[in-house]
Amino acid sequence: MDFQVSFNVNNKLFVKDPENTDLGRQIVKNAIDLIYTLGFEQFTFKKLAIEIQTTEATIYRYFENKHKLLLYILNWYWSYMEFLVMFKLQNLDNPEIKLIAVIDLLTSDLPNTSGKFDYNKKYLNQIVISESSKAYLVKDISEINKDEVFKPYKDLCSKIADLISEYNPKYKFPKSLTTTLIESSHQQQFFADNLPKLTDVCEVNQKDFVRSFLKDLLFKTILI
Amino acid sequence: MDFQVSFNVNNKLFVKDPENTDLGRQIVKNAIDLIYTLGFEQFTFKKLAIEIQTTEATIYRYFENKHKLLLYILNWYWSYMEFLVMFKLQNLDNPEIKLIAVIDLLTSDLPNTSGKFDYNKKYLNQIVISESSKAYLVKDISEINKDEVFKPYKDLCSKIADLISEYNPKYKFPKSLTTTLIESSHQQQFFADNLPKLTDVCEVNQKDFVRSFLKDLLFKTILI
DNA sequence: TTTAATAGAATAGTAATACTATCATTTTTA
DNA sequence: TAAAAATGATAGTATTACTATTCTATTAAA
Repeated sequence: MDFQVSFNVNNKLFVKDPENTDLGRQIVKNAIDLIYTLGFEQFTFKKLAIEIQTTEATIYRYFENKHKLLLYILNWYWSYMEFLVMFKLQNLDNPEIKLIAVIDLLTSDLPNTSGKFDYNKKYLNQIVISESSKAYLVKDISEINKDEVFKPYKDLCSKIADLISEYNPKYKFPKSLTTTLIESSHQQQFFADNLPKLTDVCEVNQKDFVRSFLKDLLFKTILI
Repeated sequence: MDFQVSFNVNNKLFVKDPENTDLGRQIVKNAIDLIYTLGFEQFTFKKLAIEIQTTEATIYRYFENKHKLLLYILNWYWSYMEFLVMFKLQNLDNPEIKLIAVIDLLTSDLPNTSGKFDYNKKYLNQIVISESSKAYLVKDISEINKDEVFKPYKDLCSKIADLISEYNPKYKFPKSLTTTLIESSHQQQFFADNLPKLTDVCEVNQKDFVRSFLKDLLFKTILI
C-alpha cells in the first residue's frame, strides 16, 4: 500500500508555497533538521541558507521570518496528527479504546511516510516537544491568531474533546483537559529527558511512563 | 504586622548581586515591567538601560544576559511561592484542605508585600504565565541546569508532590501531576486570555474557571 | 589621611541578526 | 521566441548582544 497524504497549510504562513518547488521543500526539510540541531533561538535563515547552498534573500522569498516558518512546520504537524487520529479511529466505536489510541498517538513518534514529505519525523517530534509553545507564547499572539494559524491545533483539540464528551457527556472541561493532555505529553517528555526530578520517570522506557501517566490522569478524570 | 521576607537567589544567576544596591533593585524592578510590556523576545538590555537612565554596560555588570535575568526573576518568584505555600499551610493538617490552598495560590495573583521588593506582582504573575517555559525550553538546558538554577522550582514541586503522597500514598505520579498542575495553570490562564477556543472558559471569572478545572482534575486523579 | 579599590558613566567598537533592495541570470511557461 | 517568474549575487541598514577602555565619584582599608 502506498498513498499520498496531503493537506493545505494556511497560506498566510508563507509568501510563496514551499510545497510547489524543490527548493521550497528543501527549505522546510532542512529547517526541521536545523531547528532540531540548534534550537529555535540559534536557528537563523543565514545558517539555513548556507546549509542548502542558497542565499538568505531566497529564503525570505518563501517565509517572512523564522516564526512563520516554525508555525508552518507546526501546522503541518498538527494537520498530519489530525489525519492520523482520524485514520487510527476508523472502525473503532468504543470511546475508551478511541481515547487510548489518541494517547498512544500523542506519545509516539510519527510514522515514517515515504513520498513527498520525507521530513525527519523524529526531529519533527522533538521540535513539537521543545519549540511548539514558542509559537503562541508571543506578545503579538492576538495579531497572528487573526490569520487562523492555530486552526489545525484547535481542530485537533476539538476532535479529541469530542471523544471525551462522547465518553462522559457530563464532564465539564473537555477542551481544557485535552490541551492539558497534549501540552503535558510534551512537557513530561521534555522533563524526563532534561529535568527528570520534575517527573516520576524511572530509568526504563520514558514514552511508556508518559503514556501510563496520561492514561491514568485522563480516565480517572472523566470517570462516569 | 510588618515583616520582611528574604531568600537567597542562586548566585550563579548574577555577576553582582542586584539586591545589594539601589541600581540593582531598579534593574530587576524595571526588567519586570519591561518584560511584561514588551514580551521577553522584544526585551533588551539597551531598552532597559534607557528606561532607568543608565547604560547597557552597567546592566551587564549585574547580569550576563537577559536569559539569566529572566531566570533570576523566576527564581525569586518560585522561592516566594514556596514561602507562601509554607505560610498558608501552617496549622492546617487536613491534606485535602492543604491541596486546595495550594491550588488557590497557583491561580491567584501574588499578594502585594511592602518593603524592599515592590515588584509589580501582577506583572510578575503574567511573566510567569507567558515567559517561564522559555527559561527551560532552551538547547543548552543541561548546561544551565548544572548551576542548579531550577532548584527553587524543583523544591516547590517536591513540596506539593509530598502533599499529594500524604493524601494518597499509593498514587504513582505525584511529581508529574504537580508539574502538570502548575504548567497547566499557566497555560489555561494564557489560553483563556488569548486562545479561548482551546479552553472551556466562559465569560465570567477566568481564575475561578482555572481553579475549578484544576481542583476537579487533581482530586479525581488522586482519589483513594 | 592618604591610598586603593570599587561602582558607575560615557563612549566606542564588533560580530551577528533580521531584514530590504537591486540587478543579473537562468528557467519555465505562454 | 518572448515574456514572466525564480533564483543567485551582492550590498546595505538598523538592531542586538555583547566586550573593552577610559574617566570620575564614592567608599573602605592601611
